[in-house]
Amino acid sequence: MIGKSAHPTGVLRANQVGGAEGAVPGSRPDEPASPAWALALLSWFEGHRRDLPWRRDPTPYHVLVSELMLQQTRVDTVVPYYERFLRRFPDFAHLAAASEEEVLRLWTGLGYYSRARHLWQAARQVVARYGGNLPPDRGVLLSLPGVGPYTAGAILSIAFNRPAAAVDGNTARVAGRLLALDATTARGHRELADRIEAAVPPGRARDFTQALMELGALVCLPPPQAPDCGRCPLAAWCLWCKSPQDRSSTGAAGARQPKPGPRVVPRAVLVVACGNRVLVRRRPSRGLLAGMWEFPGTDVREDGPRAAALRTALDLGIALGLGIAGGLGVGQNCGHLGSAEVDLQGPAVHYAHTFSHLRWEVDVYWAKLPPAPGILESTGMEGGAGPPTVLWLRAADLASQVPLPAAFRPVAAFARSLVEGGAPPGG
DNA sequence: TATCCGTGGCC
DNA sequence: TGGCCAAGGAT
Repeated sequence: MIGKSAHPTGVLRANQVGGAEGAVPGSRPDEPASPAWALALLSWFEGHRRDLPWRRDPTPYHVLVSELMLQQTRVDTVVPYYERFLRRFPDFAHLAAASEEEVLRLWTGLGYYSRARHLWQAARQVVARYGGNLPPDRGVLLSLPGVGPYTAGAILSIAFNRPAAAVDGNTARVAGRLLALDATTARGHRELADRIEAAVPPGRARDFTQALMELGALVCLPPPQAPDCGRCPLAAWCLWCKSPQDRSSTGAAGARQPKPGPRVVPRAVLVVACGNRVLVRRRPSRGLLAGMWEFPGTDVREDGPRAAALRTALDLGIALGLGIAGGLGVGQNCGHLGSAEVDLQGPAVHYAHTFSHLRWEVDVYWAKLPPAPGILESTGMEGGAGPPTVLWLRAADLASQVPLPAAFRPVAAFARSLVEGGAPPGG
């Protein structure tokens, strides 16, 4: 993205852009003038801004929700999630009154699920401490869970129209090229934020922040694509555009260290069906897919996926209070959980799912339990207080009942076919 | 400072 | 098909 070394002459020339020659008179004599490129950028934005749902009424709540959703996530992906979320939770009060479970469910498929929990907690703080009105205070914003320097700057500028820099990936690339600054270092990042903040045209912070990001998204593209300098409103001032011989230091990708591939984690997953219902459980509240639901399963150790599936079945029998009988164990396919006979089949499905740092190789086993009195009423791995961590749910509406990560979609599809079609495929 | 956290689109 | 990455934040 941004190279490691500074432009050899960039600082001096960039300073001249903001100086007397290229400057525009400020609104007051004692205010530093905005550079000419800042006004050119605003003019361009007026003719090229996309109609995005969170731009129609940029309240603090709308901006907070959209910025949390947009962290490391593409605009096209976010739009339907944002609209659904706003229909269900139109303001801080509605979101604060909801359950964490429902917030997670609306976030299902969007990824980075800690963002959903943070947003929910932030809404509760805003209601509890500020009466449902977010104050335009950087310190307060930074105290909200999930809000860092970028998001705080985005809320201050977009929602409150305050002159604050919001340096994200797009802005760092655009302004980094324009001013020949390397935003990959902490020092360069700080200098970039200072320069951007000083460049905000008076009263135009809202549009200025969005214009920088918009230019990065539509024109000043990252590698491996190339910036379309012919359509860029800042080409006349841009040091990257004017110095083709020196682009390696301000816009091209630097030499990257070869990154090791994701760690492979074999995993045995179990679909346990009874009638038209299947068994799901909640994941731990920390770590990967924290608080989301899953089909029960476990990482495969040295003794293979079938043994792992059988161990999971045993754990489930204990969790459900069914008791264990009949010698269900490693190396066998069947046994008894209480009065219910378990006949473990499979693997019926094999698939892979890659996360950022690990790759699940999933073998899906299955078992159909005959209807037995008491089985479907058994929930709760804790066996007492607290929310249930094991539930029987109708296979047809799994997704509408619990937050099920995308990683388990193939399992859910298999579970439906198992319940609806009788004899399942594979096995 | 480096690593972890999800997903889908892209070539 | 596989590796890369995107409107970052928390630890």
